[in-house]
Amino acid sequence: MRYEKGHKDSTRQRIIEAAGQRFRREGIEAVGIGNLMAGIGLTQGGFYNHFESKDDLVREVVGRSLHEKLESMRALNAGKRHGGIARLADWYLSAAHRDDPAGGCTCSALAMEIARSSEPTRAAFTGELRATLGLIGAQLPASLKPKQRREKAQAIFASMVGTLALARAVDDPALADNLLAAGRRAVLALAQAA
Amino acid sequence: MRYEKGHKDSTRQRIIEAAGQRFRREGIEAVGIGNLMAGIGLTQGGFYNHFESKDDLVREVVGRSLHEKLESMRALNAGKRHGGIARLADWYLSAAHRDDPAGGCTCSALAMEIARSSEPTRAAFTGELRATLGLIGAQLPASLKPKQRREKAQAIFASMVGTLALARAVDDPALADNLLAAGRRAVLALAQAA
DNA sequence: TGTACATCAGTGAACGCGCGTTCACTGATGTAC
DNA sequence: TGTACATCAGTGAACGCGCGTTCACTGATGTAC
Repeated sequence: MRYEKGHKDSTRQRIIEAAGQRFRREGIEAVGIGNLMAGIGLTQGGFYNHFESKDDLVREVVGRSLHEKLESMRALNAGKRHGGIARLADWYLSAAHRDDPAGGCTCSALAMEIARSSEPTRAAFTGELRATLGLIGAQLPASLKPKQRREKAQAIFASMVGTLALARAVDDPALADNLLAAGRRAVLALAQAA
Repeated sequence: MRYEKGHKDSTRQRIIEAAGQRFRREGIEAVGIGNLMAGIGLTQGGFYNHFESKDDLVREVVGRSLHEKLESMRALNAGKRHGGIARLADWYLSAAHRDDPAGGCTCSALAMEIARSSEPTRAAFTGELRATLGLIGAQLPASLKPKQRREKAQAIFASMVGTLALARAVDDPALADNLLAAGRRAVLALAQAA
């Protein structure tokens, strides 16, 4: 072979990784295939050796990137017995996360664009969202009934996503900081409420 | 004059109204000038009699549409003395609102795209967001200190925006319904929490 | 009153450009005989 | 061992298309003299 073993697979990973970052920073529509490929030192024609279409890439990126974020969240609380929700909120609603959409959660950068995407993309999103809600629910008090747990997890994640979206859209840094602080407190209040 | 008085102004309004609906339904990037103008029976060249650029239109649409939604929210609670937050949450987090982005709140459809927009657009967004937060705060118990009121209003609106974004992105209607219900309860919990 | 001109919302062709996708080709390597 | 062929990741030109924007033009009306 012209290329070492695993070369094609690693190129595919590079495309997915670069696409994830650029989609989150610039929006899915704003990133073209030629430009994306050029960004990792390849030409546009080669793209179709790896993906059937741009839509195929989007589906893959949405699923993969959300899954990776899920693993980050799991790692954040690994081995810890208490304060899982606070740790998640502090990380998700940090100024660092707000200021780095490219390296952040795909949900808070692209949920509204995903809502307008193809069915397979929305299905991938839904699967990873369910897993994320499960992980958040697992950090809630064991005394809660499963249904309460699910409902709280949904409210907590929605609150974090909405807070980050508003904090990024606003052009006043002080207001953006306030939104993040209010969001962190709201998440704790939701976790503790009856 | 070839056209009756106020004709140009009404054309401008028609462009803004059509653009608002289509931006919310399809995304800002996905709507082209030629296509937008054709949709209201005009040709693309005429667009520049009304706006300097697409960016100029976007700024205008963001400011105007958010302001109109603010007036709707005000009307919803006009003359009512109690239950303002519940009324807002029931309206904002309804299945009808989820299923009609075109006729709904620009914030829940476009906040993530606005975060990537030009400074004037983000400034228009910020101004109307502040007004919306003020209106929500005014529905909270009079016993709260202004700072608490602001913080609660921020948490409540962020929660509603995030909930609607997730409910729209998800491809499972049952999960989408659950998200809305969880969001409504979360908003009430946030309004009542210490 | 009649004629010449100014106004201006809207038209439609054209500009350069980037889009997603296709496809014949390249060229280094591995395999068959 | 030497030669012919198959493999295949990546190249780069080309496809039709829609984008945002510009601009000379249209034509119905109002105004000036």
